[in-house]
Amino acid sequence: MVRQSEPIAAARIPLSKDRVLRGAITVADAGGIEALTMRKLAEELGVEAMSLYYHVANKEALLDGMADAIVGEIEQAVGGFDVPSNGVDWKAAIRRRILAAREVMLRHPWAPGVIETRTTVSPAMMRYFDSLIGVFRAGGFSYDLAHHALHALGSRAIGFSQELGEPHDGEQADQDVTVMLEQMADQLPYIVGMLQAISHDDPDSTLGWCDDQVEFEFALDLILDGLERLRNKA
Amino acid sequence: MVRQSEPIAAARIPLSKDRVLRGAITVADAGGIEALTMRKLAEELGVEAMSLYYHVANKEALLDGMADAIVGEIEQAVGGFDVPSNGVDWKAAIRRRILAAREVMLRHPWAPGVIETRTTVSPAMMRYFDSLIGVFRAGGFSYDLAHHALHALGSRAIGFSQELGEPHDGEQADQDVTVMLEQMADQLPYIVGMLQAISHDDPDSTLGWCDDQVEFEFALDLILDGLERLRNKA
DNA sequence: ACCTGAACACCGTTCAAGT
DNA sequence: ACCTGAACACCGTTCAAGT
Repeated sequence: MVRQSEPIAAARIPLSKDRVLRGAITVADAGGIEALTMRKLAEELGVEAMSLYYHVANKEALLDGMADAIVGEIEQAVGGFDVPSNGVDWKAAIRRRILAAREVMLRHPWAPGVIETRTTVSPAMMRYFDSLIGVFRAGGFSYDLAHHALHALGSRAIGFSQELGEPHDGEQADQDVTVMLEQMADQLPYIVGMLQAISHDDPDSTLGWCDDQVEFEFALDLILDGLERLRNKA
Repeated sequence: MVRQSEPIAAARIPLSKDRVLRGAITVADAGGIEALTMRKLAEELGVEAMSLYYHVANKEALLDGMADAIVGEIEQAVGGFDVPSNGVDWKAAIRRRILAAREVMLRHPWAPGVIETRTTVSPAMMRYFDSLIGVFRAGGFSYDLAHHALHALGSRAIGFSQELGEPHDGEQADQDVTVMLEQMADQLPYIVGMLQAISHDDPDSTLGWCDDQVEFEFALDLILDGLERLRNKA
């Protein structure tokens, strides 16, 4: 009989906080955040549920770590949070960071919800905000205006905007929506009118009337342009 | 012995979907959303947990109903979602709705989280959006620009903006923060600089550097002004 | 029609115990 | 130092049964 040195590929790798966090992100990516239970995560890692508590204080701390790791992905994507020198194109630099952040969020759809519910700002998030403020400063913003800017951007600063009726998920057929809209026409005339006006422009579908990338950039530029105007006025 | 017609005040009032929803909102207002369990809600209503399922399909449906009720509160606060006639001051009308919505959200701090996680747009939310679009239209917006406007407002349209490091909750003492900031000064120079610059203006505290009402209105007006500019250009 | 008791499957977490 | 088994308190929910 062979010594059977590798029963399952990486099953012998000892647990670590890093491995726990990576596993948790994998589980959440695959099955959504509601699929992330301590027991399922343990199974994913080939370990007993209670072993996790040796590396992570509790589930809340696990979520904290996941949020930090996701912001770390942004940091990696933009090649570090270094602040450019004075006189840089601040708008382009901010835009690049935020659009990179958005791409990371699109890869991890559960992340916005987790980030939003954190009660403490993670270290990576601190570095991210610091770099945003730094860019604003290099672009000639006062600290006061930079502060306003962060509030105005809100969660858009880290790449997501909470859309309100979003998760249609394509479950419902276009035709159902069309029928429903006709029934509502008298109660909700403006919504119906808007959907009709927009679906004419985009004859492809009634449901896909929101190109999220376009809308995200529209709102982002609206805010950045407004900030620029305030910056120049001061 | 008396007939004991009223053992406990309203204990004999039969359950109803409305009473269940009101009870749920009461529980969430008092103890936060994590205090809202089917068992606790039943207790609040003087009933057995399983009775709730006669009036509400499941907990998700309960949350749907709560979200709808909260938007109903906005509707009540602004005196109905009627759309004003043409040529109205659209900016003031939008502002009024959104600031009223914000007040409702401040009364129910759990509501944003619940509203955000709904997968379907509730009837009251439909009416609210319809009224917003109606106001934009009456103010001379194209359907296309009104659509962009809703996306740009995001959740701010219903009165909240997801602030990222918000729930400080005043737990941490100001002094702790001051000490912490000194320690971070080399790692996070811009955050530290910003906090110092702002706390100079507002010597009252280091923590209370965000007057949320001011910041909310700043961002709201930034967006509304941007929209106005686009409207006038078209 | 409306409410309930008992039970099920599943959570997060503690704690004493193993190696 | 790292991992585990058994147990606890607590979930949402089903289902058959009561009035």
